[in-house]
Amino acid sequence: MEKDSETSQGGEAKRTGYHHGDLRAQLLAAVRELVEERGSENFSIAEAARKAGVSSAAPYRHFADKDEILKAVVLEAMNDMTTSMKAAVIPHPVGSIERVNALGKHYIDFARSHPGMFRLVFGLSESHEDDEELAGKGAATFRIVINAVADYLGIPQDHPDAKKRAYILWTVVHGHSWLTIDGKAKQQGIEFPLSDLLSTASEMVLLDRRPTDDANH
Amino acid sequence: MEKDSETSQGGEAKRTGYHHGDLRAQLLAAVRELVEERGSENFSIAEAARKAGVSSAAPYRHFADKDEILKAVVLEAMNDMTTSMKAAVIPHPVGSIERVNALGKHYIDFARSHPGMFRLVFGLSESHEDDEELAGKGAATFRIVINAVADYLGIPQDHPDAKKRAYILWTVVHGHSWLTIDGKAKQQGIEFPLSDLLSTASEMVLLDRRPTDDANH
DNA sequence: CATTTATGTAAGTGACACTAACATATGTAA
DNA sequence: TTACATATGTTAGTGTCACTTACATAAATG
Repeated sequence: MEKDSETSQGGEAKRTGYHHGDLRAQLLAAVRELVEERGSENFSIAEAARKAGVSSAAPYRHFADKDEILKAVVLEAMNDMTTSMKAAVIPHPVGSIERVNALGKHYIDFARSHPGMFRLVFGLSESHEDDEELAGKGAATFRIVINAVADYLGIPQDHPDAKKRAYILWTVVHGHSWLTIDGKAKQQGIEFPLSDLLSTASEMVLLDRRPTDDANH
Repeated sequence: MEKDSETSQGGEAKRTGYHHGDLRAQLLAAVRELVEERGSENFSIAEAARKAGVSSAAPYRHFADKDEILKAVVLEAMNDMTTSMKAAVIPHPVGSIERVNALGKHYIDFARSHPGMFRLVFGLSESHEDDEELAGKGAATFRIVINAVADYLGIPQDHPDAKKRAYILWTVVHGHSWLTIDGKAKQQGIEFPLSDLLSTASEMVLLDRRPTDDANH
């Protein structure tokens, strides 16, 4: 059954016969494109089906409902993000602050280059909070940050201080991502370069060696 | 024309005659409730109309489309937020770090107590970026933060360093708000008290007196 | 009191999420 | 091969929604 449409390099390969052969994957690709084009609230499954060249009922042979499709797309996006961040860390020496900064940069770069997906992953109200698979992906990614922070500080990776400082850096990077894609940062005349923001923030959070509350007890 | 339904204390006062008398306000109230109940993506104008006791066409006598309704609701929410933050600052002495922390606390409290509205204000893809009125409200609120930071640092309120540090604090508070309402913070076992997070972050950002990049040139 | 204007209704239109009944292809077992 | 189950597609619904058009009623204005 491997004919000619299973690579889906563009998300646009049409089918040949009655059966599609690669609908699930192409549907997800179509949804990703539409989410970027129109935003996660303004796209329809029907249009994604049209884009994949099938009827509007076909998607329901592969997914229970719209929400399940979105969840699958979110999972793909989180995988991309994790992959990108794992790669980001490699060129920088273990224990360096650049390692921490590279993680922040790739997080924000993802948000800026895929704002629609970022909103989908982090902005949905019924945000699949309780989904094990998504939670696991998130934990794996946060772990990378915690480890980079612990290595820089020269403390064990399971020290609560590492987690706390890593979380504060996460909030900075996450908050800046949102404020940037929402246009709020520019609206308020915030225009310093990303590298400056990142290094300033990481130095503030990591060079401050006064004990944190849960480190001293 | 002030009969009996203009107070709209619950957002539920029904009408008496053919004309409603207070539809615009009650519609906005109904939308706010629905947004909190079902999330900003899963409510309909039709249902808000039903809740206000009018036909599904009535809202369009007061608003051009759904988007204009949402914009009006967002404006209300931003006013509430600004009011709350202006009040938050009063009990604390000018120049104190508590003044800064109180602002952060009220921002996050708003997000936690009205997650639906928070998502609406900050999470929509076509987020009324270019709307003058909304931008103005946002600027007024950010100004409060900048001033509190400048006063604490003992520098002029228009010093770029005040704006930069205020922005970093904004990202922390904004990021934490999102990660909290999305359940990501709890998911990753982040559970330290809000006051601890706030004071830790503000001390890291404000006690660090090394020059920032745009302060020294 | 007559008329304009504001604000309501009912009855559409077209799109969408999703379902049910049916069609075609594919895999597996005889 | 033939038979049948299963996977995956189609068409034709249903109910809801955003929004429009034509009409109705009431309030404000002259």
